[in-house]
Amino acid sequence: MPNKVADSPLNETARHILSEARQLFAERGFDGVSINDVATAAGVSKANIFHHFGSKQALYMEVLKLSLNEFGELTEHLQPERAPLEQRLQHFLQAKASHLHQHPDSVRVVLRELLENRDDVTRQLADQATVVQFRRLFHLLQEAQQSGEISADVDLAALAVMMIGVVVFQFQIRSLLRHQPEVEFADDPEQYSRLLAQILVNGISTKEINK
Amino acid sequence: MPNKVADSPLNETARHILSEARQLFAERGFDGVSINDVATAAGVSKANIFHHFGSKQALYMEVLKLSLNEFGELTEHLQPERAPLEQRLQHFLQAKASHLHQHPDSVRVVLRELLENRDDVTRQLADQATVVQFRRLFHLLQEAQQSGEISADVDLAALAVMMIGVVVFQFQIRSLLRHQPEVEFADDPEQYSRLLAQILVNGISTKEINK
DNA sequence: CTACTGTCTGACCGAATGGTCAGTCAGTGC
DNA sequence: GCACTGACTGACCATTCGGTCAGACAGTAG
Repeated sequence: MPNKVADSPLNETARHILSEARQLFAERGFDGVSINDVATAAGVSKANIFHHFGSKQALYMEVLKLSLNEFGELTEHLQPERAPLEQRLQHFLQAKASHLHQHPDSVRVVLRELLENRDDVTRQLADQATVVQFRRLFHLLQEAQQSGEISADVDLAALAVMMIGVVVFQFQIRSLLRHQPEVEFADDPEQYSRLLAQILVNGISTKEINK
Repeated sequence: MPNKVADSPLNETARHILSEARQLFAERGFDGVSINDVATAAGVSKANIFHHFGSKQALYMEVLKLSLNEFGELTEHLQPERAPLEQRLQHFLQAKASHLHQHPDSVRVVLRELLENRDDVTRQLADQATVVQFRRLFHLLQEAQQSGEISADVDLAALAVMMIGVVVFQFQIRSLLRHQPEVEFADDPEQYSRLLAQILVNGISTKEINK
């Protein structure tokens, strides 16, 4: 009896099942996908899925773990050492945005989980991963504020939520934005993050600035 | 045979069913809710739901329409006439945020729909409502830019996505933010929107500003 | 050869699903 | 009185659900 409890390194077949399952769960959510769907997509028998994963819940948990790992993957390399603040922010935003676009299935699984307000384990996992990312950014901003680059009266928590939120939201509605004539950055994370960084650093008002 | 096709004004019982259904769909999504669940919650027989709505899909469509109306409800009263830019932005953000918090079920139904990438009618409805809101804000910002209040080199589409995104995102993760010591605005739309408006208008850098 | 292992399948199970249907009941117009 | 209507229900239907199980098959260790 294989890895129904322990998390031994996954079989090739199991990894294939997991991959197909993630795509389906990302598209339709837990309740929208039946084991039969997964079995058909993966080209294996239904019973084989239970053989490898034990239950639908367990399979979903594996999908969620996989997605969380990918979602939280090192967006670490944030600072090209000593670049100007605007450039560093842009770099962070762009890395974040590109990363989301490169792993859409994982992101959608996590976002779905965040939308539920259950109190169970899966939800807590999703929470935790999000919080870790938030904190990382927060401390980064704290350094910039202490070194005087960011104005002392800026609320860093609001700024952090703003930065992450704006990138995630753009990802969520990207298919919508594609059809908006005003929007030129729908599928261009680089341009989008440049615009954001510019607004964040300089503000939008016409007040004159001593460069 | 009643309103299976036409949308005649809903019966009191039908409205009650609809209300219970919306709550359930908001919590668990379309596939997570059975007609039996709705029937039990509403205290009517399952067959009665089919009598009033024809099918589960049709019931869901009614829920979605209701939610979209509430979601798109006039956040119109945006400008206290001739207030400073920062104050007007804050007013908009706060109205938006409060509105989301006041209709969490509707918002969740719409957000869920936005997460799907189907191509069917329901999705198009959700799209449309979102687009309308986006455009409204966009034109507002355009006026401010033409009148010289907003700097000419600011990309208004990015700014609009930013403003809406940051409010929606904060709503999505509000239960998370509650447990963050750095965050003081988790359930205080007023404070949150004030912080956002401040950042948006003035920027975050320490560059001196001629007031 | 035998014995045992993990992988995999088709047939099957009880429960729940969306949906139907015949029919009860209260009200309304004639 | 009677005919008709819409609201409503319990019993029922076919299908699908998550999950089980006995066994087939390949590999491999003794």
